Amino acid sequence: MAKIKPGKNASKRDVITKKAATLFKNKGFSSASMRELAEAVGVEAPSLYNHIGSKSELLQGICFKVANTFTSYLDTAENTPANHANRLEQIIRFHIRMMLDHFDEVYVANHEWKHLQEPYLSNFLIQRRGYEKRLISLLEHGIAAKELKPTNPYVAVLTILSAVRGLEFWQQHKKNISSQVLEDDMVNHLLKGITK
Amino acid sequence: MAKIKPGKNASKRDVITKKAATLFKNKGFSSASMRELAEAVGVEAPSLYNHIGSKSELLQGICFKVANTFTSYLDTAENTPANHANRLEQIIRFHIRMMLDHFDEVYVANHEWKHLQEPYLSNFLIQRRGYEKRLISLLEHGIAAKELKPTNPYVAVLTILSAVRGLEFWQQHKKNISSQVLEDDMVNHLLKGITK
DNA sequence: CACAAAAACTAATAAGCATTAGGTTTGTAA
DNA sequence: TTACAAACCTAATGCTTATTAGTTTTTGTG
Repeated sequence: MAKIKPGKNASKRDVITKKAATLFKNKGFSSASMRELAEAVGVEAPSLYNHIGSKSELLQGICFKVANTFTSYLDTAENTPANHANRLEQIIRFHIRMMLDHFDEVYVANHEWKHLQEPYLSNFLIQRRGYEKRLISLLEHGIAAKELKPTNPYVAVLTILSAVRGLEFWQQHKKNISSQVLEDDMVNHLLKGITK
Repeated sequence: MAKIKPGKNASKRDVITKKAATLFKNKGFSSASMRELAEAVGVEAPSLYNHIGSKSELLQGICFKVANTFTSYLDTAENTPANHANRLEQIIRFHIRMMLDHFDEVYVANHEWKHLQEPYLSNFLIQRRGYEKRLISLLEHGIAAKELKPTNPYVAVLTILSAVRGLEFWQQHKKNISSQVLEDDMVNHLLKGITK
């Protein structure tokens, strides 16, 4: 009784991780208890340990899966035949879609990485910093090629990444705006501004 | 021995609240313990309760002080003689300076409000929602007056507020960019875009 | 149908938490 | 110098936590 039911392609571990992402997003990693997670999964808390190693391990799994997904996309985008501005636009659109399609996991990676233990914490920060540097480099090339206005590329990357991250607030108002309008308006805003 | 030393104009309660903001920012509200806070203040944990009511009360104080500061500025900005686009720019600049000058408190209000207890949680969210609506209204007027491009005002407000919030990541790189360049570049980006 | 492995359960452990109780020191002002 | 209040301390309370140990149930397979 009270069995964990894995989907066709999802191991029980994956089911637990997904529920954990939702729980960590809603209550924060520290406030979320293994008892609550177990209840969401439909099992007693100690049973979880047949499938996972620890609470920390769950957070690690979520954070690095997200980080690796972004890094992988950047790998391919960098080898795409397009000018720098177009590549940047594609990357922004990828970020937006990740926020919309994998909200819980991305939210956790954005907000709860702080609770990673060493050496995962350091690795995560190094990976994120590397990602930012590659984006900054892309902007620098775009500016040098006169595709983009001369601006501080660090500030621009910060502005773009932060704006996209803010889609977490959009989740509540989904119904009023189609995600296509949202994506297009935000990309336009970040690339072309809003003043006439 | 081990006395809390209030500054000239800061009550002991204020000193504790300031240290709490820093601690809550660094570790998160739930992970931060009263023992740690006491150590930061230079006192044993139970002694804190001579000056404050509870851990929750500290969070409430921080969150609502920040919220009220933003609301107050918006009150005055709305009565300023300027066109809508200029008012918007002033508000963005105020947000940026708040992030830079009162980082810990603003960070906590942005990230840890989730741990407010009722009815504070609801009040906080209502106040924030009201603030957003007033900003959206400002954008709508700017668009109607043809000062701003026709765009979804909700998306634009979301983009702006989120971008500014992202200055939390800038704190680590202060040294490389002057805060004036940062403010100007970000305002330009958000108003005029970066593509040529 | 039986046997083995996987996965569930209950009970227990040990640590950490915010907060309270009660007693002691300290600073101030008569 | 005495008295009082403010602010400190130590010790204790009661609750919650992640995790482990040990046992029983369920599941899949020959």
